[in-house]
Amino acid sequence: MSYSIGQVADKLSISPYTLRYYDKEGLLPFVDRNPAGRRRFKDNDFNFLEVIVCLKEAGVPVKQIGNFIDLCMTGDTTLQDRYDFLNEHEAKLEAKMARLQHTLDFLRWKKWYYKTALQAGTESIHYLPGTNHVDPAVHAEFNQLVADGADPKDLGNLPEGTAKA
Amino acid sequence: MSYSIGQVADKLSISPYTLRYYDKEGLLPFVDRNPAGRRRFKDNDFNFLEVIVCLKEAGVPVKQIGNFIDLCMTGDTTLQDRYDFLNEHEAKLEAKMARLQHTLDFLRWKKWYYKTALQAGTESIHYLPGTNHVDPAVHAEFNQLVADGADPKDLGNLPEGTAKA
DNA sequence: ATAGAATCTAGAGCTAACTCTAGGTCAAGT
DNA sequence: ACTTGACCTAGAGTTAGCTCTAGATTCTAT
Repeated sequence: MSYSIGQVADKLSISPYTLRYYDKEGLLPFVDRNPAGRRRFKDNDFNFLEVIVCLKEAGVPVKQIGNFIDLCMTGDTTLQDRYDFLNEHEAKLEAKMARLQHTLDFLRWKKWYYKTALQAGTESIHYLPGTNHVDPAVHAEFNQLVADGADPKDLGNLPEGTAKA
Repeated sequence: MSYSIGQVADKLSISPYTLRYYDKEGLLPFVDRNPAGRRRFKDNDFNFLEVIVCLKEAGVPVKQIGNFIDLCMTGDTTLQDRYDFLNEHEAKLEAKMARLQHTLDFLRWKKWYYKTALQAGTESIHYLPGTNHVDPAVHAEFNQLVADGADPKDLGNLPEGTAKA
């Protein structure tokens, strides 16, 4: 069974342009061509494509993905290098997810900040008296709610039936 | 207390170039200037900067962050819009983290794939007999290990004392 | 047999987010 | 007073990762 570039593009939800670009950058040395020079993807090629898509999602630059594919094409002498490569990017991805978790926490506290302001009709309930500056105690209050067992995912949600229109 | 652009850049670990760029893009309408035209950041400005950094990390484009800052400068009439904005980006970030978790899962299975190949000295242990094609049963085997309670975070780790040098 | 759709290559064009240069001003220490 | 370093603006340059155009070829369905 073989697939045209368009069929592969559909399956992976990326454009044929992008696939050709990846090929140009050396990410697809494994794809065959038919006698007319058109790309013919094999079933087994999806194993590589899966890896490419994964590394892309992990934020690995295209050039580095190319290096990895090169290692794959070289054979068993590069098994350690390939392992190390994946190991490194696993660690980077774990670090990124930890950062994103902090980001999400922050977003949720700010959501709560606006939920409470919205319910009061004004942001000024969060200000230090007589200023336009946020009272640090407000963030502490939110932290306390979380420490007391509230789910930060829910705290910032507006109750039902609070739509503006 | 006020801070120069350089001091703020140091605190946030970003370059003064980048801060000026953000200013040019309308992200820093709240910063004061001294009589000579130099930026003077106030303590309260860090509340905004914190939000900007958070939204950046969340992957929000600079222009959209500018829109949000505009809402902030407008006053209480935009509280709902600000809430909605944060709500939307919370959802997007949750979706992204879910995708990254899948990516991480995949990376870990591939690490295990290479760990086992490395221990066998050849990737061909994963191939269907007489081919260069990966046996789908190999992935199933990994999934079974996970289903049986193994931690996917550990499965791919090489045992101690397996360094190549 | 043929029309319309897909594909090919080379190379131009685009966008986001910086990053830096040039030419000048300002501030702090000696 | 003078030097050094930080700061200013405007605008050019850079990089990654596409995205598209042009012009030619090939495939597919009637």
